[in-house]
Amino acid sequence: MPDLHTRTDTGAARDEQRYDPHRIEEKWSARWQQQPELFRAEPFDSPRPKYYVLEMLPYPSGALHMGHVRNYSIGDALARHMWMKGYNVLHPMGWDAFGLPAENAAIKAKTPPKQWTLSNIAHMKAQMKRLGFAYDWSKEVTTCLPDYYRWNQWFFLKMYERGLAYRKKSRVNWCPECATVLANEQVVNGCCWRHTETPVQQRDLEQWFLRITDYAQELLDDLDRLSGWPEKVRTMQRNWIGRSEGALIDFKIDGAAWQGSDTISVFTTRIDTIFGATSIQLAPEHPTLANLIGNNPELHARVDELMAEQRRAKEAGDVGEIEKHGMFTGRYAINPFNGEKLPIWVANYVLMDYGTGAIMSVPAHDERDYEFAKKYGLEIRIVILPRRQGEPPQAGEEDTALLPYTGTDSLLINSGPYSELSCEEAMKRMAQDAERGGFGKAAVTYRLKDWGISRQRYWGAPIPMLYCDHCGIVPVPEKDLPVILPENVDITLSGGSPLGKVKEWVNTTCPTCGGSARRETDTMDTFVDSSWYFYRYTDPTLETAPVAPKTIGYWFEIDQYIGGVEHAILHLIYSRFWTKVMRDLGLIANSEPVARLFTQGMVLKDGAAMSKSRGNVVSPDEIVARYGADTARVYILFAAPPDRDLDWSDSAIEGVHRFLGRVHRFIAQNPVQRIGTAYCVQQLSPEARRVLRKLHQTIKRISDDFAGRWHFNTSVAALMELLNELTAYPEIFACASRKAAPSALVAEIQRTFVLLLAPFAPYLAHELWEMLGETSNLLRESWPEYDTALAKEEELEIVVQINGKIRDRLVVSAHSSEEELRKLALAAPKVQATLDGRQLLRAIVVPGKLVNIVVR
RNA sequence: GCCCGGGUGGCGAAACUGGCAGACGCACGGGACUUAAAAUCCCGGGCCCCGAAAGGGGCGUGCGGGUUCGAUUCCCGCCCCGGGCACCA
Repeated sequence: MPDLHTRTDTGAARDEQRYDPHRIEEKWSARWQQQPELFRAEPFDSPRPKYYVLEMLPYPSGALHMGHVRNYSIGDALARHMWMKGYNVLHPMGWDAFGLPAENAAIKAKTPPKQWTLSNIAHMKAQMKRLGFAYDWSKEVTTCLPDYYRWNQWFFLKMYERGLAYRKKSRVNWCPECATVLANEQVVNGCCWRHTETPVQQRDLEQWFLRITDYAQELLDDLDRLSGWPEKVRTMQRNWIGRSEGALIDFKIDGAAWQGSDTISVFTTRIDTIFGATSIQLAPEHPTLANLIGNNPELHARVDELMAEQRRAKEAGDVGEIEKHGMFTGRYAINPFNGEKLPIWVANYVLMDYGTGAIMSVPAHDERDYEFAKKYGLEIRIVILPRRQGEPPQAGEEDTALLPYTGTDSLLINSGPYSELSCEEAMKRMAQDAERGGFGKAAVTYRLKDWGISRQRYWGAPIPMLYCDHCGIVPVPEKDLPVILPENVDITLSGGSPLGKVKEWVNTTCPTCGGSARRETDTMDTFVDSSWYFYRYTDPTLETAPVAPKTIGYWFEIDQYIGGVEHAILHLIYSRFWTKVMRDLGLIANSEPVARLFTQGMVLKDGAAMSKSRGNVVSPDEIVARYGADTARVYILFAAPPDRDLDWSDSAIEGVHRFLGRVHRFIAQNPVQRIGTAYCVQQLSPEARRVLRKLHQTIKRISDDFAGRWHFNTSVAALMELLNELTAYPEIFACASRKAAPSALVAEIQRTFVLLLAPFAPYLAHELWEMLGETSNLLRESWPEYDTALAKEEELEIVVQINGKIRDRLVVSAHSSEEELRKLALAAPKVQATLDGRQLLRAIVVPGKLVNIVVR
């Protein structure tokens, strides 16, 4: 039984070795606050190669959630790793601080949006610091401050000058809950993206638009070059841009006797089927309709009905499902290819906002037209020879069971001079002939629409435009920027733009004529803010321009961007557009903002996204309070590969905490100072060699994870395995009996372990680094290199199979030749027993793995 | 309907180019230390069958086929879950 004295000693030693994350993390957190330069990027003349790693900036909604923690833990691990790899790393953070959520929350909390937002930022910034993310806070960007949004306004003026920003009356998506307009991108299944239960309505308003469609083709083409982007995201953007090739064809209206257009232009991707057109279908909103039906109240009422059906479907989000209805207008149009008179109809399945809002209806060769023609008894005329898959076209009795036949792998019939041409050939010739004849041409349309950026809301960047009674629309002169968003504004939801009520702000003088003018009272969509913030990070306080050319030229493109896949379309396509505009303004040289994109999986709770309304939000604060930041960070990386969705459960977090505790103890109980004497690998004991081998294998695994798939869950697992191996040989590391290995080896192992741990658990790594007697900045230490020779196993266990079934295992030298392995395997007693009386066909040897003996 | 992911023990997952399925961890069971507990450490483990045990046999990566000496991995056909697009002419 130990005496009291001894027991006290042991207890004290144990206390010292106990892992106390709060003491460690507070200590290092305080140091990092005092030395912010530790995480600061060096200027563009740094001798180190640059690396720009960026995580998507958050909304300052109030507090961080686990999705943020995941995003930033991935980015921070990478940033720290790249620092250690010798790069000059830019790793900034900022705040997407304008926007509806902030404003709505401010209304509820009865605090001005600015105050509410800034206090949220302060809180979330403190959370980030507590979590130990290595951000260069000297680069911080806050989009709701005039220093930043003045450049939004500046960009807007430049775009206006170039005709890229324009104003037009348009039917817009209106969310009654937000009391504002939504971009097409913000409408999800016919509902507001923020109020997923609230159907979006349609209204006509004067809006500002950015001409993103001017860049549609380039946005599409450049996707092919973004090889560092997930294919999924590129496909989503391709679909969103929605390019389709076809032709525009003008149909003359028979007996048109009114002013203006006497033709109906249709867009088709199947001009080769035009001899099969048996009607023209117009969208209920088509502008020519008024002329066609005159003032016949009955027809007007019917059109209104069709329009209403379509709108209701749009609002309900099931545009694809509504029953097709239509109405004959009583008028006809002339098919320019054969002079035939086609009845003009109105149909609820034709959309005004795609193509020209009019189609030629070819029932035999289009699903929708077929359905419609069947319903209304319109003629169905076959002009493409229907064929079954894999069979040649059968001329003669056309098989109507194959209708509608929409394939393009056949021949034309009943098509005048084009009969017997292939579809492909016919499309080419017909488009040419249409152009020659002056009634059409080949054309391309896009699904992508211009970007409506006007918002009837308060908390956003004011659009820098004026309305003068005398001069009309007048841009605010550049020297008058920024147009400051006034404070103390009533932002209740009583409709219209809140800024319109601030008379002293709205009323101003016209810079052109000096007369009275009114300011634009709409503000910009917040996606404008996030479309270029990553450029501003490089020089956030610059007062003379949005960006500094040299600095931008050095840092761009962004080497690695990390964020949620939910931004695959909106944010990332706007950012790409903005980049191209900035390039055309001569501000930057790059055409794309992001070289490599990583889309992390979502953090779910019970299979659903975490959200305040669901009440299933897990706060990182509780985890940090209980286990410390390192545990929280390592756990979220360990729980699943970063690209996969993660259903949050903290059941396994104890294990990670235990692991960090064991790491702490492993070093704390016997930190070995680095000393001069080297060791000779050949003279090491087999145990010591084994430990060294595992060390090098671990370096390789973790380095490979960083260079490849970022499966940091396996990196953490590798560290756990290494620790298990190290603690399996206490005689190597114990103070008293360290004859099993030289101190230099122990010192090397301990240091390397800390370096490998540093990207994942920075607090603990720094503490242990200091404990090892090191005073250098851990982040500037070199990432460990592995030695292939040292990592190689000396002995291997190989499997002996008979007909693919495992029958034995052999431990052999790693240098064994194929022939040796074959002999050893055949000689194994178990193999001999099984082989008895059977015919040996062959033996397949896979060096280092197995021998498979094939018998009959 | 079309286009992407994914489906492996009680759970999170691993196996990266066809070669020992289940590394690592959680939870669980047993043990050590302790007056006791906590903490810590050690051992066990896919499922089923035979056996007191040592050991042995069979089945197993959503389902059904195929290729191969050998398939979680490749091919064909399905099922289920998640995401994106969808009268786009």
